[in-house]
Amino acid sequence: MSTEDLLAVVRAPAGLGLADAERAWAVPARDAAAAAEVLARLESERSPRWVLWSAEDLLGPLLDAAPDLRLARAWDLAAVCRLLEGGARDDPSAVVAAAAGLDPGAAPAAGQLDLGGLVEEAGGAGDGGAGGPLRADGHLRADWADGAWAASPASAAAWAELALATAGRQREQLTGPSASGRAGPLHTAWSESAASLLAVELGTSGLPLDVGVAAEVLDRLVGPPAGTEREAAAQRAARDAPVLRLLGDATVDLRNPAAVRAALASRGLDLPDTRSWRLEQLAAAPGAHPVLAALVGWRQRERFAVAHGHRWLAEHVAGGRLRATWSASDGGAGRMTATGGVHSLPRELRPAVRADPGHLLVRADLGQVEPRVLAVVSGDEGLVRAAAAEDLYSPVARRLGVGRDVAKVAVLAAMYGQTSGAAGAALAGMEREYPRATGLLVEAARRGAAGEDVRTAGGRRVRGHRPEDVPVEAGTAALDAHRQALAARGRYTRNAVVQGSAAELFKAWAATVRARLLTSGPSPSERDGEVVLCLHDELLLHVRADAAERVARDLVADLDAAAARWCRAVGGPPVRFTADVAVVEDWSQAKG
DNA sequence: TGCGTTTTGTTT
DNA sequence: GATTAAACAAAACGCA
Repeated sequence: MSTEDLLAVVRAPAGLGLADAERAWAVPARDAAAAAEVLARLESERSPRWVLWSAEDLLGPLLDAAPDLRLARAWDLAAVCRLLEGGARDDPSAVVAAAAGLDPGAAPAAGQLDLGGLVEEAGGAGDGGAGGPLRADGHLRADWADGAWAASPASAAAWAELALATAGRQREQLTGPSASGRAGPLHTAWSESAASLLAVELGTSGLPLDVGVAAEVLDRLVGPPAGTEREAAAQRAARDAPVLRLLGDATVDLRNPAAVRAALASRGLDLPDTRSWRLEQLAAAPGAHPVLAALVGWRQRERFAVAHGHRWLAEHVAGGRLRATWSASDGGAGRMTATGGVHSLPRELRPAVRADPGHLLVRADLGQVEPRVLAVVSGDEGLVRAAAAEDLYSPVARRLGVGRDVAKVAVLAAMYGQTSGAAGAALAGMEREYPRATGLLVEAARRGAAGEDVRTAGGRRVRGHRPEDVPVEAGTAALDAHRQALAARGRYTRNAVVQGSAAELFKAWAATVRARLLTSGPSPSERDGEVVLCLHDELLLHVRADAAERVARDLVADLDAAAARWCRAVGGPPVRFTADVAVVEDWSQAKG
């Protein structure tokens, strides 16, 4: 492993290119173009691993002005803090506290008046205008967290130096005794940081979306766009009319679930709720009231119009790009998430996700990631062998002596904590034939139910929540609720170790793909293409048409490399990972 | 009036 | 009877 050349960078309102700093840089905040120039020069001269307080905060505004800037490698202090702590806070105060082994809860929150720090001022690191960045107790000074570090070039330098020192401390935690000699957590820090860079880039460049195609789809499914509020109301009324006629009551508010439920009840249909699957079930029965089917259809159209209608299109799509805000690691398991409806784009709209002229999309789906990841983290020999097959569920079905469908349900039920129905029966076979895999899941669930933390393969901490004590005199209802809450926490942690580890493998792959694309050319137009969507187990790339076949081949090679590295780093056996890759013009087209 | 909760539905 | 996880997002209701 080569020694890393760490360079820290911050954006200061005044001054740039700190004369006294070899490794700590401040770039001008006002002049984004100049800042991007400095970064691009350092990137090409020294190809450092950039230490950033947060890629989102630093790079987001910078890319708005200089969208072509690409940093190859980073150490994102916020991302690594989330990884190590599993908490929600990742601001500099919390990052510094966690890296120093202090209680992040005691760290000053942004905007908080910090009298204690002002009184007992400390020497600390650096020598900014008003003392160093740290208080005597090791916490970050509140005024520095609020931006006082930007007062002078010297204090900006101290702020960047603190970033370097903090990265060093995080690194020690990642490689320390708790890592037990494994490189997993360090690798995760790198790939999570790369994912942070990617998240900012995805937000800036957006997903190619053909507005004409989208508008056609919307016209067909929900009608033309409404120019005025009156028109919108008229369209709503027109959509409602047939259902209300069948209902025989024009006063029912179809958008109010309680009103719908009451209306159905008065016609002899007493339902616990009005969810679509329930309505569909009833509508399919012989002699069913025709309003049920009508209501289901109405719901689909209404849902589409509200969530992904013309308003959505106008709000989120501009210049042929659907833009969203991306998070590199969200929720307990650390998946990538996006706003703007990007991750729940209805199938009907996928034809609109279309490559620009002269370009193609390359889509790649991981096959059965979660059971394969379970094979790695558990080291279960039987599951590792099953993963050697293109279709993992076939060998599992043979071993359990059941059909493939049942085997699939059993594997998923084990990972998600399902105990009832057909899955419950198949589960016994899983425990018998794959004891290490199920054992790991049961232990994760036990820890969750006991309020203990669990960790993903790459070392992400998933916090348990301490169960609240139930009063001894509590009734059966309260006890039941308590038991249910414990079971839910168990399912949560059981799922998090698999889903979270899968997210890490996915990001390692995405980071590898991104790195290769960056080396394919010196400027965006000369490169093969770029990643435009990450969807849990699917990558979508927008590439030059002449490079598409090569990129598609490379995606598979990158998966092999990333997966082999990841298996080794987390201390698991080598497990086969597969991907379906296809070169397509739009996202709706079939996989390879 | 505003904010938090409930209901619903889409994706993986 | 009972249905497994995670996200984002909108509208309506309920409470203060």
